[in-house]
Amino acid sequence: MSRAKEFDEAEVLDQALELFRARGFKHTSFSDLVAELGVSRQSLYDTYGDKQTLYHSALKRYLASGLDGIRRKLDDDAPIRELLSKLFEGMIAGQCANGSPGCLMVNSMVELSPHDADIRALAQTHAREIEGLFASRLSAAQRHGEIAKSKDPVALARYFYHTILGLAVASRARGAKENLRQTARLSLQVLD
Amino acid sequence: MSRAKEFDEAEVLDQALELFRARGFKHTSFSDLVAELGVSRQSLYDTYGDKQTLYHSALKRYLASGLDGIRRKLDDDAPIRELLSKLFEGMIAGQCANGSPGCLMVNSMVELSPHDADIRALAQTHAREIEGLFASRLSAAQRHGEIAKSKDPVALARYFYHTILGLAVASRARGAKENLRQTARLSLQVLD
DNA sequence: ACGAATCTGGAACGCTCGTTCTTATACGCC
DNA sequence: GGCGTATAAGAACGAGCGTTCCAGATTCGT
Repeated sequence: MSRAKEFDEAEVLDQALELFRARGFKHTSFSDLVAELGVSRQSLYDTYGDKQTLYHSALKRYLASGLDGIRRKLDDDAPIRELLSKLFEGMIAGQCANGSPGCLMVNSMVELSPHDADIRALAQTHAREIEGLFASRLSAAQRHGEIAKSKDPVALARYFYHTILGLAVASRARGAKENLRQTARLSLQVLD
Repeated sequence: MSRAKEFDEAEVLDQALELFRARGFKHTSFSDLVAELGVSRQSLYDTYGDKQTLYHSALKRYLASGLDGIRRKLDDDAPIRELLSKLFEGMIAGQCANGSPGCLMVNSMVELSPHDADIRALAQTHAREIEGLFASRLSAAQRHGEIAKSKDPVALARYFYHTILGLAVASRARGAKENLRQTARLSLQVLD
């Protein structure tokens, strides 16, 4: 063996993630990372590879933890409206916490998906996963009679995913929490 | 006087706009503009100023024409659901036309609003204008009995604006028109 | 104690960028 | 004809970027 790392790999990755989320890929220089993460240039390269690889790692981590959060929140027998309401509320509260950096996946879709096939693929997969979680939970709610049989759970799932995208953009550039909450509340009317 | 310009200022501005829309500000270099607009470096600087000014001009032009389009489409006595449905349909068809570059305002909000106060201001203003158009048309529809009196036209207007943001992001990174149409249809249920 | 792996800090490289400058040519009005 | 403004093509500049390399110090396991 040898000398141990003096920083927590995951923790520093999270800090990098926050920088990327707030400023974007192109607007975050490697020197910014070095200056603000408190880790030397060389150590960053040794640990995470180049800037693009670091970004991808951060994004994957972000997606995995976000998806886990959604899965956990949907894994509950409470009424579907209440569940989704809480989910949106949590997202709005969380995204607006640090000056509204928005969602890293949404930011990536807008800034990078035309130039980066990997990110396009991640976006596709992530969208399908979220829609899948929503769809199966919605169709369970449908079986329990909470939603009319005439509704299409897959379409509803996609609709909610699109709603989340809109809220993410609005929170980044505007950030009036109360308005976002109002929109989230209105969006739940598609279940009626 | 002197020699006349050999290119149409507005036309070239529109071409620059499309490049910015497709690739973003940072990912579109001045050399790209020179190469693809068919106008020399010097003429671009003489006519539009520096890159940032050019971008702002393009964005303002985009916003003005977009707002005009919305105003024209809302200025119609047809039922509100039909109007909005056509509006969404037009947006989806238009945005997905050229390989889904999305909406320049949305792209700007995500890429630039944290770094550029002018763009933040444009985004705020534009959002208020669109919401204003929606709100007044919705409240007219409410007076005509098309919408229940219990609804809040301002909240509905904001909701539709947020919906548009979501569709713009989705069209940029995914671009499945049919899914977007389905979501647009569902979003109209808030009026019921 | 040795070697392997890590740390820090900074210099260096090669590239691209936005912008300005240069040179030379084409057009329109007085 | 000449002045003013447009054109084209490209050189030049200064800055910032991502990345690599280097030198020296530190910490660990054997």
